[in-house]
Amino acid sequence: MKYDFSAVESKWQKYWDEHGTFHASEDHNKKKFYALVEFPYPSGAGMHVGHIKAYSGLEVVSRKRRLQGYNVLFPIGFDAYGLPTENTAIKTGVHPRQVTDNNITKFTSQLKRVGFSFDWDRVVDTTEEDYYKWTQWIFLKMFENGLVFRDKTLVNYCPSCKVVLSNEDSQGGKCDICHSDIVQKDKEVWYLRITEYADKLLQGLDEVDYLPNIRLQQENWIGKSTGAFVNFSIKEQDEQLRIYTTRPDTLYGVTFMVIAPEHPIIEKYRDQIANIDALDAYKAECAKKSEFERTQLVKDKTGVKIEGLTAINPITEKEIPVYVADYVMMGYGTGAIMAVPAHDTRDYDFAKKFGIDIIEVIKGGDISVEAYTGDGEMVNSGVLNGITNKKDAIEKMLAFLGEKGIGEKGVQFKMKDWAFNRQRYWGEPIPIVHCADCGMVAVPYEELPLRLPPVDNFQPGSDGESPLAKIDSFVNCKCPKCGKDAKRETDTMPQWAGSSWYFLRYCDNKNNDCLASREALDYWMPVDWYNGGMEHVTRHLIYSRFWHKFLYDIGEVTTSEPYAKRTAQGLILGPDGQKMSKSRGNVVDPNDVVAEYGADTLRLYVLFMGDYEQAAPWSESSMKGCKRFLDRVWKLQEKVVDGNEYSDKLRSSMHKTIKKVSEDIENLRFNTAIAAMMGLLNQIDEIGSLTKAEYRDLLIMLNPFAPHITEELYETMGFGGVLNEQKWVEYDEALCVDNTVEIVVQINGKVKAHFDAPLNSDRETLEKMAFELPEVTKITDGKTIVKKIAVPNKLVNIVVK
RNA sequence: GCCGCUGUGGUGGAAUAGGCAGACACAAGGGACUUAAAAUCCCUCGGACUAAACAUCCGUACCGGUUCGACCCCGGUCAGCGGCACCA
Repeated sequence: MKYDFSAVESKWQKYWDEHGTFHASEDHNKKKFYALVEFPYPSGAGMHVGHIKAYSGLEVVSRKRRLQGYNVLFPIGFDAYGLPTENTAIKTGVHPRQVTDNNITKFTSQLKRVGFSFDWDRVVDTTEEDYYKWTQWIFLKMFENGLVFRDKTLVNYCPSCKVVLSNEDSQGGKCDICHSDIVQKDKEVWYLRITEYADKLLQGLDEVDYLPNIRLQQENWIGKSTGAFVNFSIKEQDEQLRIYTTRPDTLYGVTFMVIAPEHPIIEKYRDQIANIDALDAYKAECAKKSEFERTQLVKDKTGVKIEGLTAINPITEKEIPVYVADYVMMGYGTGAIMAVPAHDTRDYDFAKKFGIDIIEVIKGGDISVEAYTGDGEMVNSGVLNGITNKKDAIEKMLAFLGEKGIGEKGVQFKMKDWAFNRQRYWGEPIPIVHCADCGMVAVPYEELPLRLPPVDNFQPGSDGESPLAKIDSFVNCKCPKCGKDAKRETDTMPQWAGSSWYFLRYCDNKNNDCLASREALDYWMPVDWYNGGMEHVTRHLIYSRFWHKFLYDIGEVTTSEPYAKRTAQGLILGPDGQKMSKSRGNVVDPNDVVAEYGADTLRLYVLFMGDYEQAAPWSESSMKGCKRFLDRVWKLQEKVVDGNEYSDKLRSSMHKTIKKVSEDIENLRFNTAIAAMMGLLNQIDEIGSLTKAEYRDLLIMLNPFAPHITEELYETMGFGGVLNEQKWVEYDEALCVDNTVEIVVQINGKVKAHFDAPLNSDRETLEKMAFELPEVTKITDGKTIVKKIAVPNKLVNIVVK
């Protein structure tokens, strides 16, 4: 009887659907397990096999946990606001709501065909009113707590998408969505004060279990540095020019200062600056450069000396020039630096170009050739002279600065505030009203959701204005505070908004009174295990931790961190070894695979193809191996003999395999778990038969990977009940070890022979047994034995001369 | 430039408290079954030397070190991938 996978798979998918098999229970007395995967953006292209791999990891863990008796929450939803949908709408004339619904339907059917055990009762869609109502609600809470502000700055603007982008969305000077070049534009935009949480976001990493590289990327993104603020006085002015430095130990080597072109001191002393025209021109020139260009021109430093402002080195009391240069950014530190050309490569390049003095204060390099950034003995440094340790030098200087009252220890973060707006239609409207008298006024909570108005034309305005600005009925309103005529904010929220708290909504997705009930959050949170892509580690993961920490601070949630554990899967590359993409034409559609090989084969293969955390290329022929394996499992039915216990021949292998599979699943080592089951099957085939107990337990351990075929076999074998209601298999540690172990005999470190020895034989016994082997005596005869090493249960190594 | 990860057969990948390198698969070759093909089953499968086997030697990117013993630890080099990037 051949295995008809398509009939079996649809049979069980229907069964699970009808029985609500995978609905998380609201019985809060049971031990819980909350597994979270990143919900997809429902694009028109549908899912590709990369999605399947991303979800299959925790799918296996979830199914195992259910068998282990946990109440499992394994939800799915759709992160549906965003530009691609809106662009499709503009192109086709179909409303984004409709586009979204179509795509969600498509995604849902694809996910169900793979047989994922998601709780389909808890689906969230970020674009639905009863969801984005709470996104707006959280925004207003932030507004209320001073975490929302507006600022007019140069922003990253994509001329093609006609939107303002965050730094995160415009990395490398290219738009994240359409890859056009970003230009700088002066605009008043919304910000969330994420920097206020920088320290908490950093410290919180100590409380959670993230993969080391994930943690590191977050730390780098937050970018904490410790150093000092130092005040430099300006000659003949009552003025302090404040700088930030991580190297206060090099203060004696400061020979000039540099300020950013936008530094306010220029405006303040316009009248005293002789070359103000040149400075204005330089500033204008810098403004024209995109951030990308500005950061690319690393080698050739530009700048202008300020004629009229001279600073004084507070330690040496020497007069030093002040320059304006665009290698200093207004957005980091104080927008001004002390330049130490001898020990900083940028300052060195600048000093060489402008002929400024270079004074060595740390021995060890050759400053006539290049800046020396290493450690060494302090020289030309007054009180620091002779110190050889950087840390000591910094400590001493900080104390010295404190005594003299010219500086103090300080901390800086690279992370910037979050530009929180889009000038587009398909996003959550920002619930703020602009009133001529009252300023920015929050829309009252009871008026939420502030609905996205129906509209026919989604085309953004020509200068980056939102399409909402064209809808008078939306824009014109009354001020909630004073009742006078006012205008609504027309920007919408960025795509990251909806995904910043979706994991909370899953806990209680139908609640109309709050974002989720206290009881549900108490029970389900934190997420026990969150898996997703590496590409979201610096954005989504930071943003959602920020929102969660804010909600914790205002008492809405009960855990300070949302995710107890975070892992990441590797990409599936195309068969050509390239990243899968529509433009390369190497995308594999899971529907095609399911139709031809079955869902179980697909599931098995995406986990078997390699290390789960590493990228691996798609190989159709390799997948056939998985199909072959399942077909052989199917055929085992014919070899089953009666027996409620493991047979002697297989007992130890069964226990070993159960142990291996159980442990490997916990460590995301699905490939070796599957390999172990394949090995077991090979052994069974060699023996020629297996007992009912053996077959039953093999089906149980294979079930999380290949649920359809195993359920079907479980039923046809008449083991009783349905498989997903059984208990996960257990192993006996004592039965995982054999009575005899094979010992390796090495001579001079090279393997020469093997022998079997009783388990835990002592060293002398092993050595004695080794010397009884003819292979050994043959080589050692007539030679001097220099040394004998015996490792119990492993090997004997004989060193001869 | 800085930080991180990776480098193992024809291919995907196994193997780390330092102890038999290549598990499990794929591909390839040979055979069985078949009118034939598919499917299935059996055998071979890192390299050199062999007609073949035994034996021997070489082999985990490259060079060196520690060790009885190194894919694994240490120092250096190269290559690929990812992240950050004039961050003071």
